[in-house]
Amino acid sequence: MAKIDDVARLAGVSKGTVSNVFSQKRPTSKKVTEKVLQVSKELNYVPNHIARSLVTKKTMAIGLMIPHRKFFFSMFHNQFINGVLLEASNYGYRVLLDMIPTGEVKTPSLASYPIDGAIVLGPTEEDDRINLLHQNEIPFVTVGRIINEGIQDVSTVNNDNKGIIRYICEYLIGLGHHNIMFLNAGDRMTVGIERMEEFVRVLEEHGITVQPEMIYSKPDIHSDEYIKYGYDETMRTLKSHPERVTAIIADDDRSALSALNAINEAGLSVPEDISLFVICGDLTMMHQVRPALTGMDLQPSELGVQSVRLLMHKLGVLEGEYDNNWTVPSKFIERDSCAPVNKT
Amino acid sequence: MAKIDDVARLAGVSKGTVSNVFSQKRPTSKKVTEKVLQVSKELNYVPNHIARSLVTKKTMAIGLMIPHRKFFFSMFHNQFINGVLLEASNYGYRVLLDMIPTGEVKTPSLASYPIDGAIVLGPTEEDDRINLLHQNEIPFVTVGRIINEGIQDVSTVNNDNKGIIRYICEYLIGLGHHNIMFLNAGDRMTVGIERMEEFVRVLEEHGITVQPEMIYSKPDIHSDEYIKYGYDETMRTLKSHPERVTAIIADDDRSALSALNAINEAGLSVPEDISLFVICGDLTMMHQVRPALTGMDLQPSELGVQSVRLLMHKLGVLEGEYDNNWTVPSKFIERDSCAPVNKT
DNA sequence: CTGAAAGCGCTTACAG
DNA sequence: CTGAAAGCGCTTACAG
Repeated sequence: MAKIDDVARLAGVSKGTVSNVFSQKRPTSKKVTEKVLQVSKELNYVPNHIARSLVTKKTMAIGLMIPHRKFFFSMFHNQFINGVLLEASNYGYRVLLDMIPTGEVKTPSLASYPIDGAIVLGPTEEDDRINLLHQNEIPFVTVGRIINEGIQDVSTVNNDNKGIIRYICEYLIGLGHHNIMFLNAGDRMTVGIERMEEFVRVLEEHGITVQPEMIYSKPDIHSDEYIKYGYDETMRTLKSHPERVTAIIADDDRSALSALNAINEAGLSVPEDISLFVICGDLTMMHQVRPALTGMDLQPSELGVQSVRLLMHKLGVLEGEYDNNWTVPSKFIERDSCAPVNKT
Repeated sequence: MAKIDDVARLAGVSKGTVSNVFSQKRPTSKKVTEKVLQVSKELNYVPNHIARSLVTKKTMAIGLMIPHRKFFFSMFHNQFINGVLLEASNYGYRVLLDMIPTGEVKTPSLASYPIDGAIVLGPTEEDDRINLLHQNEIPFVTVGRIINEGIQDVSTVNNDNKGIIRYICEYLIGLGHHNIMFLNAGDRMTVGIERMEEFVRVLEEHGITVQPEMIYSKPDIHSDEYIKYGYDETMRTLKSHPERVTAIIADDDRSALSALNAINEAGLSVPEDISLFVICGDLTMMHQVRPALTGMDLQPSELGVQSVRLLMHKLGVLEGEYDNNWTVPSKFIERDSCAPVNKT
């Protein structure tokens, strides 16, 4: 590959000038610009990104750190990634995808992380990824609130977890449901914790007795139970508390489908016998399943977009005031899976 | 951040020695090694990845280029990415995710691509991404065969598209189906082309008249029809050729679900009236839908793994003989959506 | 608007 | 096993 010296020589200018033609950081005369561009084209020259990074101290890449289970991530991640990618490209940033199993951080080849900033999805308490970033002085944004004593100035993009669960509960209570089973997110995630608190609070506000045996939290992402989450729990609850469940809130489309199958296999129907509400499901799937599922659109792609935008602020790419905490609104989508409680 | 000079000075050794302690490319005495490591820890030093890249000419990153539609990619991509990520990390490689809309290649900030190699998913004829890579002399592997006159030595990982469609057709024919509707992949993708050829061939081999009006190809990924693919086509065919369809082959879970809904809305049932076969669906979804869908597991994650492995061979990371073309086997999964043709 | 020179933080022959 | 020095391919004050 041609390098800057080759172009400079052939164009009869200095390296600095060639550099300026490409970076546009200092003006170059039209004549020189054209000459340089022409020679560059002939030589098939493009500035070496690495060499540039070394001096500018910018890699023009951000890291996207997603906790994952071997061979699996969901539509939420899917759309989130899409949002990140799309928005990052608007600022000329590339995205380095890292799906580090939580708590298993390794720095490949023992070298620094070649990114300018990072987005951390689904932070947990005592998250090694965050400690690593903090230690390496890499600015980052978390998606989902974090609790970490040692780190201040944490920037976070989030859904309004409490508002969402309150909305759902009041919607179901409004339909007459008092016996609500809750397939929550994991209890180590802040999202799970926040939802749970609010779930209990709303029920109590409405004078409804909270039934702990009808509240579940998603198994750890590394466990085998993770994928099947929803089926066994629903089956068990339907058997042990036959008339005690009239509505189920499921964490995602997967658990919602699992619950739906359990309900059907138990000889019951949605929404006639049991209302089913999915918090975060793939839109297409929610729409295509029968009955089409009523649920919340958490707008994961928007979460991705906003997290990039916040990070760009922290990197100084985006100027102006900004808030370190950004809440992405959710959309309630009413379909066919929830109905007034069956009073027979 | 501390740099190599700081460590060298404090440890009382030369930069070269510090370098060797970390790179392990030349032996260092135990005593020196320990001293360097200790000082490094104190100073929180890690080698600068960029500076290293500049001289080694290796970025230790590969690019993953996925054609995409705004805010959307499928479980196939999902699993494929997972496979790539997992396998790449085995060799200490990071993954730069690029979801360039096909035919819209842009080099961010007009600089070279900081990757050692690339994996190109779903190449089309006249694919700009491939031309760009070729021009930049970046080794790459395609997933799905390509036709490009100007480029030799193309490495490809692929499913056995023809074998798959043959298997499916003969399975359905074996169940007595002669009127098979085919919701194929896009006709600009080699996968779609290969399948189509074989579909026609197999039917003809069995003396079955091919009905062109029952063969569809997935709309372009950029069109609005892309997402709804399957519903309208099925509806239309069911209406215009009432008794002419007894089986449907769908390209993916999305189109399969669309077809399923159309079938149900037309007052027909799967598999009693129509058998439904999905070529490439998310395993969980195929399993959870009712009826559970019979289909093929294309093992996208394995495609990812093998494409990385092939790329590592091309990069010289993996030694030994290798074949420039690798076929990933598919798995037939029989569930409840296909049945012998209903002879009423 | 342009050039000459120093420097980004490493690795790598070369010499010992 | 270790060191001194050159060099990777750019950008950036500095000077004009």
